[in-house]
Amino acid sequence: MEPIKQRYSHQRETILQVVQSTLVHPNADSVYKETRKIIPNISLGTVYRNLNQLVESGRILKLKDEAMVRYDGNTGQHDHFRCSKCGKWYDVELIDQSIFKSFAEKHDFRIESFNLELAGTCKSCLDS
Amino acid sequence: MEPIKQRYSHQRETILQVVQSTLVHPNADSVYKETRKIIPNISLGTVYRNLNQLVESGRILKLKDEAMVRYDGNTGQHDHFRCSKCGKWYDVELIDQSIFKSFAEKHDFRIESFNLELAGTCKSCLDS
DNA sequence: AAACATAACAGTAACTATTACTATTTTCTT
DNA sequence: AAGAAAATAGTAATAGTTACTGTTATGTTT
Repeated sequence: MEPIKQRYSHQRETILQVVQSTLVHPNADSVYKETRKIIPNISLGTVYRNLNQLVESGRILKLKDEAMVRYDGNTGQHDHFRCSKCGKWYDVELIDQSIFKSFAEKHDFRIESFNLELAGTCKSCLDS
Repeated sequence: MEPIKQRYSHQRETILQVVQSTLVHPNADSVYKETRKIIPNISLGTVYRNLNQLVESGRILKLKDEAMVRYDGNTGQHDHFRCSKCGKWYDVELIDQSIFKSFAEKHDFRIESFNLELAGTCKSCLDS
């Protein structure tokens, strides 16, 4: 079976730009709202489909809120801290991914992804 | 304002028992199905309400699947590995929580919870 | 022990995030 | 320029969860 051909799409590139141009870790709906400022009649289904494709092709990352799925334009190695008071996500550097390698070898698992999420209260919420 | 009084409820205790008596990290719906074997006319809303209360009171833990929320009767320190092939969750000991303490102090955050989830393929799925 | 206040309930409707469907348009190759 | 199929807009459907409503169970106070 051949690899699926991916054609150029103005909508997909716009969505990618929207996700990459912010640090707020938007969810699908706010990507939709933001993209509609550029392509007013874009469909919500198109946004979901393209966000999933962008994740599959490794161009963006998927995070998880309480219930909602969120996206991150930064694909570099980092972890996440979420403030439960203001709801903001912080990118943090906490864990060296290499520790998972020895873990996988020890247990005979193959690790494909990992996700470390801390939650709590951030400095600015603690101060105010 | 007074602390909210929590009354005894047969349903809640049964739900707790169901969650504590398994290692499969059930989701709300399967807790519902299992509890109905004991209380046949229990309502799905009652299951959700009580699962949330049990989480709030620290008696069970909340995990996150791709979309579904899952629950864990084991509140001790451990992390999670999920096999993307068979869907099973494994409890693993990977990270010493004390590393978060120094992180919190350094950044002036207050950490209230953390969640480390690894995903990949487990040994038995790799073998078969 | 009877009366009271309200937490918890069962059953159902509503809501939110996401996916599926369909007819049309766009992209790319020949 | 024509043809194949990837992608689209718009809408309907689905899944997980919460909200609502009238009734029942629990615990407290007379």
